Amino acid sequence: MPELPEVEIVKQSLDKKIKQKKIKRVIIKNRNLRFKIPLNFEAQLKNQIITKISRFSKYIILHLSNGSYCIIHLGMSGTIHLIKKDKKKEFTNTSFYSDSNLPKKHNHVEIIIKDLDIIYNDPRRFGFIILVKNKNELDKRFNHLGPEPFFKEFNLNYVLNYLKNKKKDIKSFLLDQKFVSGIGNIYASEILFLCRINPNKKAKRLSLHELKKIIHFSKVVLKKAIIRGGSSIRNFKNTSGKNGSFQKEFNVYQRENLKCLKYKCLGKIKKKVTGNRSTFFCNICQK
DNA sequence: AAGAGGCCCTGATAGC
DNA sequence: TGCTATCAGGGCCTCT
Repeated sequence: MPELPEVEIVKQSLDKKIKQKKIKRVIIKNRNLRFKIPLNFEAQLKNQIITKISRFSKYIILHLSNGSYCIIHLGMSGTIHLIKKDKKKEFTNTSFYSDSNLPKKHNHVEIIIKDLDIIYNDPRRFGFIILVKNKNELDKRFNHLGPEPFFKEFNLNYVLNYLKNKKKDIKSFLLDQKFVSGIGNIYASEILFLCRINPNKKAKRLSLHELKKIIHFSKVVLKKAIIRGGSSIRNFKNTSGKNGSFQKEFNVYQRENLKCLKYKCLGKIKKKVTGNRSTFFCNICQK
């Protein structure tokens, strides 16, 4: 599910609700995620204080009082739910995929703090929760990832050098976390639409002006999505203010055969599938 | 090294 | 209604 903006919203919500709280108990209901949760996981979390919650790319990081870190990735279908123990009432902004009720199936991990249960749910199990001992190991875990669009390192010089001589199309690179981290399949299409660049265009053939636009609109789209509370593209049933609203502002994603929204453009949005992933674009105004 | 493709999984929806 | 096929917001791994 989540790309950088959705993960950021979850992180902000956790920051408000669980910072400086002590972990009383951890219950694992299903150890099978992308990486199997080790048997000593519960003991290593118990009695730790969550001193800080941060995010890098699509990863949420819980900083623990003994200097270790708990890294959470939501994969395609992971959600985090905060349940008030007595009333079993769920807080907002922690769920994009599911409705406001705690799912009955696939609750893998429960982290119990004083007045809350933090529940990790992941039907498809593409996500994971891992512990790393220290900052060094944390950095190592993220070593292969490129800068976020917001970082200074994501500049013209970097982009130009990275993409010169590359044979793949630009959309593949926006999805390539080694090049830039945090962008996923929705925002890649949306960014390229605003750039007026055809997703099939070879990366090395982009002009300096086009590279500048990619840098610019990557920031613009992700920032706006964060302000809108992310995108909630499934389970619209519970719209009690808990879902993000950026999906209402999609220009191309899931708009196949609909009219291009660029002023005076007569194009229709096309969908192209490569490697099992859909790309949406206007084949008239995106050159 | 870079690129293409497969695979990990369940659930919602579309089509018959 | 009940089957089957397709698709889904990600990333890791292998092969060429």
